[in-house]
Amino acid sequence: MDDLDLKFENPRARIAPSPTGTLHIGTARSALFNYLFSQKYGGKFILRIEDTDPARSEEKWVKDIIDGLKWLGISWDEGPNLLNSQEDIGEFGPYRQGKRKNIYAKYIQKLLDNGKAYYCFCSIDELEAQKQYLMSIGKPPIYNGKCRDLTKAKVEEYLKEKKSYVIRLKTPKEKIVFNDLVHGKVETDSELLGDMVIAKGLNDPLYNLAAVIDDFEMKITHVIRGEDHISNTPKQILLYQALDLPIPQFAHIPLILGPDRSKLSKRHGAVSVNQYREEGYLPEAMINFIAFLGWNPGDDREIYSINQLIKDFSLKNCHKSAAVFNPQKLLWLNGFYIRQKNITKLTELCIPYLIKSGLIKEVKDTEKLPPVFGQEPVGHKYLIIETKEITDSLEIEKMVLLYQERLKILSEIPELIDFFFKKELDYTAGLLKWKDAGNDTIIKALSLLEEKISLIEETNWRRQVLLDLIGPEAEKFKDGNRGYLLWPLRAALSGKDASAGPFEIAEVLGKEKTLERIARAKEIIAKT
RNA sequence: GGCGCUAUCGUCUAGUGGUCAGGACAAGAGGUUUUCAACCUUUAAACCGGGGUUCGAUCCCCCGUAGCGCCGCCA
Repeated sequence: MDDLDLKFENPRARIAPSPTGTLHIGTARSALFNYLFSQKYGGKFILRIEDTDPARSEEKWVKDIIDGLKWLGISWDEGPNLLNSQEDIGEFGPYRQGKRKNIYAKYIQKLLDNGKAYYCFCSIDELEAQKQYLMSIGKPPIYNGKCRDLTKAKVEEYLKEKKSYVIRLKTPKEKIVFNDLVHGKVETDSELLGDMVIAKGLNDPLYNLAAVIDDFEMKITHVIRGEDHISNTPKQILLYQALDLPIPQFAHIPLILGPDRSKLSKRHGAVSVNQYREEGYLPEAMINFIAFLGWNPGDDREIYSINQLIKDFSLKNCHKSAAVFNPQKLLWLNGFYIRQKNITKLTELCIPYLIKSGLIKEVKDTEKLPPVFGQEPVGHKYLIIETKEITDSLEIEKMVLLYQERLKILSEIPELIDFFFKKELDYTAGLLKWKDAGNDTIIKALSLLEEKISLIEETNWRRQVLLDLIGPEAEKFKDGNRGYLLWPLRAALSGKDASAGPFEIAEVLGKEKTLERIARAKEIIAKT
């Protein structure tokens, strides 16, 4: 295991998801590890859609998987919908098993011809009863080999009768050993496997056979996949041997577990990459987080971009034990990456959420924009619904900036900054009260604020000016506690018990609205 | 039930034949602060059990235990 890295020349790794559901976190992690491994050693990463089961496969899941991987920034060198091609996802050719039926027929026939496989005509009921019995007496539920030695004539006869059949592997008795790149030596006794079904028909392979054939045809050198496949590996090795094909290297990476320590699944909540995407997680955070489930560079560093991961990734540092998915850490990581983001980019990312919440609406017809916006609109233009005013994304950028360090996921942005967009804030008098302040104190504070703020020139409307003017007032207003003056200000401007600071909000709001909101606060108090 | 894999703070993990067993998230306390964040300081928190090997085991070996995975004419 020591000289691992030296042997990895031009590896070909792959991910082979079946389009029977949305892109799962676990699949994404497998994809990532295969991607990192192949890119690190100058090899190729291949995406293959494993749709051998047409009953469960759907085109929309193919799209979901592709979209999810692209979003994460995991690109593939070969396979469906190459990133730099315009190829339609419906036409992948050889990278979709469903389109490879004829290729499989050749291999299945070979197995039959050289006596490595045989027809089995046993009924499902018969098999099921047998299985139940064996399980009940504590034996492995393997096939009893009834059809193993059927004469050629008998087989012909059954076939002529159109009796339904499957094809089974004639499993030899032997110890199957393979050297797993993360687990080391793994041994299995083939007797425990039995004569497994490998195909439902002459060109209808089951998963294990299809995977073996495809991996060979695509010249896969390294099979990196979840540990749940570790017990499939001996079966596949048997198939490689029966077909006389070269056996690739295997690496089984630890499973991702839910909080109850069972394999992460829907019942644990969100397992879909695209669901996280919709909730406003950043791909950088997802990648960083997922990479560290079962891998780490061997020291204390834990902020990693995908490119840094390629540099430092090694199968040697992969764990053997499963890891619990910790949503809190993901959330923290996401907040971290949001704070790192360039504000213009962050605003762009937030805008879809603001539109969805109904706070803003894109102005499609730029001709209707008022002259202040000039001929050439700078950035996007948006219509603010509630106040019926038009503004542009630079204005929204200012709002987002105030909340950049408070934001954990993008979908939180509407509820955080909605007060900027509203004509009238909805709150009760109690919100304006700081500690033991009575109504008279609050009114006094608001009046003082009104008076001071009115002195500021529109052209001089900046947070620093406000601070210089009001800061000293707050100091001496009551008991040397700034809250008596500043809390009502902030509450009146935001209508919330938690928000950004009053001066920064006021700056974005502008003088007119700031005074309006203070006046409104006074009315609310007066009504009590 | 059979077979396989695994085992360090609650979680992700580093690490070593002799360490105060380190970091991060979460939690607690404090600071900063009008609030909430962010930020800073700080506290608590772990080597599954039993046998060996050894002067000495968290680390190496064996056994046990527990957890998980797989046992399909699904993938």
